[in-house]
Amino acid sequence: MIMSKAIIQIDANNFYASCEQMIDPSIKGKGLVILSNNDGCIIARNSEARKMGIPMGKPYFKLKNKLNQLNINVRSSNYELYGDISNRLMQLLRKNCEELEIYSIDEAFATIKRPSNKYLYQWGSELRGLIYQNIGIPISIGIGDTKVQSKIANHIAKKIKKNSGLFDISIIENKDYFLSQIRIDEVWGVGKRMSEWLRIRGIHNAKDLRNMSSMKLREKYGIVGIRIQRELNGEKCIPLQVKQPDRKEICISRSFGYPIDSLAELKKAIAKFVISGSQKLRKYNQSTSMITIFTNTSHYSEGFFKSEAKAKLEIPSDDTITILKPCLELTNKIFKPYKKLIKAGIIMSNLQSKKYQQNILFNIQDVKQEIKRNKLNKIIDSINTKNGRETLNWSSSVLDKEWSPRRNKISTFKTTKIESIPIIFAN
DNA sequence: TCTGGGGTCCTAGGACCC
DNA sequence: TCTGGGGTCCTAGGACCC
Repeated sequence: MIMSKAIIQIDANNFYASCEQMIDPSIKGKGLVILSNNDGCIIARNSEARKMGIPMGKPYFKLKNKLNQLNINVRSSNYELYGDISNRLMQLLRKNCEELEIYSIDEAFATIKRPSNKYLYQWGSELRGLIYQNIGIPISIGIGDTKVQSKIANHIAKKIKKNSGLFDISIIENKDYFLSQIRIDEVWGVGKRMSEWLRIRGIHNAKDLRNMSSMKLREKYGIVGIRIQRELNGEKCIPLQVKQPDRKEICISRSFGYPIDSLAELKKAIAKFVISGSQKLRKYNQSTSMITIFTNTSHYSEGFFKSEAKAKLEIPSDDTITILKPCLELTNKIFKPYKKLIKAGIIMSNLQSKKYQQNILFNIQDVKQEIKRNKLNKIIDSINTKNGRETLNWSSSVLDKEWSPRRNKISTFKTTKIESIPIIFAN
């Protein structure tokens, strides 16, 4: 039976690579890889680089020579650019679907009613054309009765060329052939550990998983496993999240360009994280009452060291200075001399919406100070939004150049910075 | 020299209460 | 000899996602 409402899964192909190629057409058709923060690992590549055998997730320094030999272009990740393109993409999708769930920077789920002949191929190929024409990014579309099915359909859309980036698994009467083509670890929700466990029991592909004993699956993986199995079978268990739920925590962490071993430097880094974390809080209209800060040495060297410390805030806050104070005190706790720290971060949790928050302020002085700081934060945020992050900064957080994360191969911000918009001379 | 960052959900176990 | 039972809340850790 074909359901009248289809679940659609849309994702941008090789999103980061596509964005880079879109703003710099001179690298089109050539191999391209994108590096993680700090130019650490390869986190994205275009199809040309994939065909040349460049793996995902591997450290850059190990592949540098190979990339050079193969003449593959390299870019540091440019999240401002990707975020901006993503916003445009989602806006267009929203206009052309019924309900939309923005699932990640380059993925969305949506629903759409089937036309009377049940076929969504025309709608889908028009949408692909529209996105490419307006944004310059190729997308793939998978269609099914559930989220898990639509992810699988998308996979097939990408895998088989003649599908031209679009596949509807719902209208396939007997899905066995297609499900048996999907490796168990390619099923959405089945990760490394689970696929190992399943393989040992002879479950190798999506079809096997759909057909296996629910009892066994439930025993080991509980409701999580059962949901995946039922969704494979066309039963909706994972609902679309149309309204973006409030965030539950905010985590900001970075690896340093070079190891640090002084308390002063660690404090600067933590301060920087607190500043951007509290800015995020204000953007989402939330406040935090629990802060964790952490740091660690390299996993790859002798004597791995990590430490963390927590503080509760009496009154939930989104104010930079209020949050900064306990964090700087905590930094004394997590710091240990002579340890070469390569990473640090903060986690703000127990987030709550400011809408429902009761302000427990004890005296008129507190109220006055609160109002003052709110005003100050607002001004700083708006200046930084308009003129680029870190136009205005706190002196406690100015990073020494050498250990700021490396981004040596960053593309220019062609869509988000006025000064890097290309100049075109017309005759 | 060199190995990312930011999330969510679920479960088990401990603390605590009556 | 023998040490309740049920509920809730919190936390840590595992697993997964992009």
